[in-house]
Amino acid sequence: MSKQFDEVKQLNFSKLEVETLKWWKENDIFEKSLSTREEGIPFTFYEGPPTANGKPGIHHVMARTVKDMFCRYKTLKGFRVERKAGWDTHGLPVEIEVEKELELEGRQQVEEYGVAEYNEKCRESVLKYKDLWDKLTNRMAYWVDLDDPYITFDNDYIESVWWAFKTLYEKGLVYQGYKIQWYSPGSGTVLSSHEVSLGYEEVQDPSIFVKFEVEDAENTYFLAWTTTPWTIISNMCLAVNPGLDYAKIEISEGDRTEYYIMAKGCIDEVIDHDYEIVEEYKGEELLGLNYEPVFEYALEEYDKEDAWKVVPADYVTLEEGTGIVHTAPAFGADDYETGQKNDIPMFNPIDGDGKFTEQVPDYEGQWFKDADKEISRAIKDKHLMYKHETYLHNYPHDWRKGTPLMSYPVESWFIETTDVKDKMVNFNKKINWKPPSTGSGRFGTWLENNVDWAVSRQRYWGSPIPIWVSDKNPDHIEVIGSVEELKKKAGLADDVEIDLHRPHIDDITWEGPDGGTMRRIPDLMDVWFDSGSMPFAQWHYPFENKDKFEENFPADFIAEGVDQTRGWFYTLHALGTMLFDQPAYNNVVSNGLVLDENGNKMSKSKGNAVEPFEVIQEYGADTVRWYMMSNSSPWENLKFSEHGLQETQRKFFNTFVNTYSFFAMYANIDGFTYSGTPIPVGDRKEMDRWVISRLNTTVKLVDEYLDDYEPTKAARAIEEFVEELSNWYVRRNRRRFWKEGKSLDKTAAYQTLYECLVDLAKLISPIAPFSGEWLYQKLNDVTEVDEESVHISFYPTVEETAIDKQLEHRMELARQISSMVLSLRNKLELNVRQPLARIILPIDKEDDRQAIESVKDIILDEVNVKEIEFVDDDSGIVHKSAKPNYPKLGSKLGSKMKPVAAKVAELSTEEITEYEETGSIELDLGDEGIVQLGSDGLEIVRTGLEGWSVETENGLSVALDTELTPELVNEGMAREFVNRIQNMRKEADFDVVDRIVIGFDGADKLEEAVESMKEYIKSETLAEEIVAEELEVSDFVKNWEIGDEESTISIRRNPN
RNA sequence: GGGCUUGUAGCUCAGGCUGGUUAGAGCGCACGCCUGAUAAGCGUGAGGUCGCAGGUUCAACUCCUGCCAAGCCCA
Repeated sequence: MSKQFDEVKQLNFSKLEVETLKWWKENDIFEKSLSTREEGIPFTFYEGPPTANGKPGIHHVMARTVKDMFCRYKTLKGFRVERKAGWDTHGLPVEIEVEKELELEGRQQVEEYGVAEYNEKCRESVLKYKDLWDKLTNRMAYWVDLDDPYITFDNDYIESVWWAFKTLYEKGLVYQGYKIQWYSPGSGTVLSSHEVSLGYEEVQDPSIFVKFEVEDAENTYFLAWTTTPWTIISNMCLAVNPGLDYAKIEISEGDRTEYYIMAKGCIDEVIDHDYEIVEEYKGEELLGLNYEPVFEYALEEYDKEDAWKVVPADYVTLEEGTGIVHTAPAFGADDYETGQKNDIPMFNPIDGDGKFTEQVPDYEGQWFKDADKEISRAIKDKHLMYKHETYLHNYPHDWRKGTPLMSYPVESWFIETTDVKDKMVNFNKKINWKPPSTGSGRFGTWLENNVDWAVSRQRYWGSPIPIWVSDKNPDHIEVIGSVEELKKKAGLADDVEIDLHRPHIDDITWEGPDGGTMRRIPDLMDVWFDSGSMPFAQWHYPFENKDKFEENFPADFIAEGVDQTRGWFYTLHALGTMLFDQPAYNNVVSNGLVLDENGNKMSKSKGNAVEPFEVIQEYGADTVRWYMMSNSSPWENLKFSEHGLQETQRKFFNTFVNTYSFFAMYANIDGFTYSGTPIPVGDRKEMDRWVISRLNTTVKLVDEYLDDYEPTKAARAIEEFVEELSNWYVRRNRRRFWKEGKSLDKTAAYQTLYECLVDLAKLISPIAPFSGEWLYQKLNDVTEVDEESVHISFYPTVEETAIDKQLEHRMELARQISSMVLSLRNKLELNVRQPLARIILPIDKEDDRQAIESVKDIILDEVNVKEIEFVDDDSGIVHKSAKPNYPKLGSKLGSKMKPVAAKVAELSTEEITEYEETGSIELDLGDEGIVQLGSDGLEIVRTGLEGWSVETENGLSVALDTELTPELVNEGMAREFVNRIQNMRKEADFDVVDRIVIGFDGADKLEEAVESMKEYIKSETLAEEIVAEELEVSDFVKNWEIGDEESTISIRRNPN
C-alpha cells in the first residue's frame, strides 16, 4: 500500500509549532538553509541590537517578523542570508535600572558605591532577560544566529569602535565644544531627554518685559520678554525675525515720552498704555543695531562691540512676547545656536551647583532660581522694566529631586557630521525607504537640518572615548585606535588583559611630551555610536574578518521601528558615510507602533500591554505573524486585537488546512501520490487551468511585492488566492474528486490541487514558517519530490505561459453571474435544490458570449439551472440605458456636461439603438444649443428585460426563467431526497465510501419523483437499492418533511 | 514650537499618486439559504457629513489652503 496523506481535522497550531521547532533543531534546518546556499549570492541583513535588560514585548514580535520574513524569502530565492544576532549593552537605560536596583541617586552616590562594582552590576543587569529574549526569538521562529552574537560591551567590539573614532579624528571630524543640555544643578548631572520628560511640572514663573536701551537714540528701547529674569545678566543679544513687521511706538506718561520697538503684531497684546505708531520697519532693518547691556558684569570679560546687538533668528514668532527675543547664549539651545551663528560670546556666571559665581559679586552664591526676585528688583530700579507679571507654564524639573533644571552649556566632544551633510543627503536618495515618506520626510529633513553629533556622555557604563589629554597642557591630545596601540603607549606587556571599561581604562596613563601625564578624559561614547558601528564592529573589523566585512557592507536590508530614525538609522548612515563613503544599507523598513485595540499606547502602568508569549501560546506564532503582516502595512501603527487574531486563524489558516484535509481525504481514497507524470496544463479542464493561472499570477505578484518590501500586499494576495482555491476551485470541483473510479480528469484535478498546495506552502512560509513547513511536509512526505524542508526549498518559478488573463476574466464573469442568479433565487424564494429551466443574458457582443459560453457549465452547475440563453436587441425585451463617458466628454463640453448628462439619462431604448447603429447622436439642450456626441461619447448598459426578474451589476444583467415543468419539480424533489439521505449518512456516521440501501415511504408525488430520478439518487448517495417502503433491517431511521410531504426514510449499510 | 504620519461603515482596512457621477472588502449585526471540506460556505439587508471649513473645476473621498484630532520623533 502506498503512503497515505495525513488526514487532519482540527489543528492545534501552538502544539504543532513547538514540534516543528524541535524538528528544525534536530535536523539543523536553519544551518541547512545556509549551507545549501553556500554558493549563493549573499544577501546582507543587519540585526539592530535590542537591549536585553527589559522584557521583550509584542512590538518586538512585529519588528522581528518583518526581519525574519524577508530573510526567509531571500533564502527561498537562492540567496545566502547570514544573520548574526546582537546585543546593545551600554547606556543610560541600563544605568538607570541598576541605580534603581542599588537605590543610588545621582553621580555622587554612584562614585561612592564604586564605579568598578557599579559597572559590574551593569554588565550583569544588561543581559538579565537574555534567556527570555532567546526564548521569544526561538518560539516565534525568528531565525538569527543566537550562538554567536555580537555584544557591544565586548573588548573586541569596543576596539572596533575605537578604531572608528580614531579614523574620524584623523579625518579631522572630531572637535570639542559646548552643547546646551538640560542640566540638573540639584544633582549636578545632565539629564537624558527621557528623564527630562519625566519631570515636567506646571509652575508659576515671573514674566517680565524688559527695556533694552537703543544706542544713540533718545529714550528708545527694544522691548523683550522673558520668564527667567536670572538670565538677563547673561543677555548678549536680541533676536528678531527678519521677515516680520516691527514698529516704533510712542508712549507718553506725565511729562516723559518713551519709544518702544517691538513686533507690530504684539503691540496690542503687550502694551497697556495709549500709544502711537511713529515708525515701521521690517525686522531686517533692525539687524545690527546696538543697545546698552542691562547689567555690566559681562563687560568685565567682553568688549561692548562683541555683543549687545540685534541678530536674526527664524524661530522668533508673534505668538508670545514681543517679537524680540532676549538671548543668553549660555542658557538655551536656540540662544546658543544664535550666538554661534552671529559670533556672539556667551557669559555663564553659574557654577555646576546652580549658584552664581564671583563673576557676579552682587549675587554670588545665590541659587539661580532664587535670584529672580532680586534681579527683577534691580531691573526695575534701573527703570528698565516695562511690566512684571506671572506666567503659568510647564517647566522641566529633576524627576528625582524636584529642583528646576537649567539649559546649561556642557563641554562636549563633537563629530562634525555637518561636514558630510551633502553626502549623507545624496546617499539617502539611494536608499529604498519603506515607507518612502520616512526617508524623504522624517529622515530627509533631519539630514537637511543636520547638526554636529555630540558624542560624549558624562556617565559610567559605556564605551570609553579613547582620548587621552596631558594634564599639563590640555592642547596635547592623543587618540587611541586599538588595544595594541594603547599597550605600547602605556608600556604594557602584550599579554596583559585590559578591561576597556571604566574605571580600569582610566587607570592607564603615560608620560606626556611636556612632562605631564596623559590621562583619559572621563567621557563615554554616545551608545548610538556603538550600535551604529555594528556593521564593522560585529566582525571586529579591521582587526579581524576583513573579507567578511567587505562582503557584507553595505546591508541589503535592515528593519527597525520608526523611532530609530534619528537613532540607529541615522548613526549607521552617518558612520557609513564618514568611514566608508557609502550608505550603510540599501533597503530599510521602518515599522510603526503596536497599540492596544483602542489605539492607545501599550504600557505596563495602563495594564494594556499584550504579553507576547501568551498570545503565541494561544493562537500560535504564525497566526500572530500573519495577522501583523496582513492587517496593515508594518509602517502603519497596528491596533492589536485578539479579534483580529481569531479572524486570521479562522479565515486564513483554517481555510487552507481545510483545503488540505479535503485533498488528503480523497487522495487517500484514490491512492493518489503524484507518482505519475504531470498532465500538461493545456490538457486540463478550464477550471484547472484557471486555478493554475491564478496560482501563477499570485506567485508573480507576491514575488514582486516581497521584492519591493511590501509584506501586506503580498499577504493579501496570498489570502485572496487561498479564498479562491477553497471557495471556488475546491467547492466547484468536489464532484470530480468523489466520483468513483480513476480517470484522467480526476488525476488532473488531484495534480492541480496538489500543485497549488505545494506552491502555497512555499508562498506562505516566509510569513508563516510553521504552517508553511507543515503543509509542505504533509504533501512531500508522501510524494517525496522536493526538499527536506520548505525553508531550504526554492521559490516557485512563474510559468508565464500558464497565466491566462482572459481565462481569469471569464471566471470572474462566471462568479459574478452565479452570484447574481443566487441573489435572484433568494429574492424569489426559490431554493437552489430546485432546478430551473434557464437564465437569460442580454449580450450582444460575440466575444462576451463566447467567454460566457466557455464557463457555462460552471455557472449552470453552481446555480442549478439547465440552460443559458443569450438574447440580443431583436428580441424586443432588452432595455438599454446610457451613461455619458465623463472623462472623454468632460474636457470637451465643460459646463455643458451637466445638461448633457440629464439628457442622456432620458434617452429611450430606441434612441440608444439608433446611436449604436450610427455611432452618433444629437442632443438638444434648448438654450444651450445642440450637442453632437460621437461613438465614444456614451456607455451603453443593457439592463431591464421585459417581463422577467432581473439582477444588474457592473453593467451586466441576468434574468431568471422561473417556470417549473413537472420534470423540474421531480428533479427538485429528488435533490431534496438526496440531501436528506446525505444528512442521515453523516448523522449515522457512515464512512464516505460505504454502500447503502434506502427505504422510504411517502405520498405518490415523492414516489414518482424518486422513481424518475432513481439512477441519479443512487449514484449521489452510493445506494445500491432504493425501495418504496420502510426497511425491515436498518441502521438509521428518520422522519422528514420534503416539500409538503411527510416521509420516513431508513438506511442500511451494506457490507463491502 | 518644528518635522513627519494617520483620520473612509460599529470594528480592521482598500481606493486617493493619475479628479469622472450607485465609495469597496472582511469582521460584527439581522434575515434567509447551502451542506459528505462543515467550529466552513453562499445570498440579502441595515450601516458612510470619506475628520472639519474654504478654494480650484463642468465634476473633489481624490488636487490646493487653513483648521481639528490622534500618534511618533525632535525642541
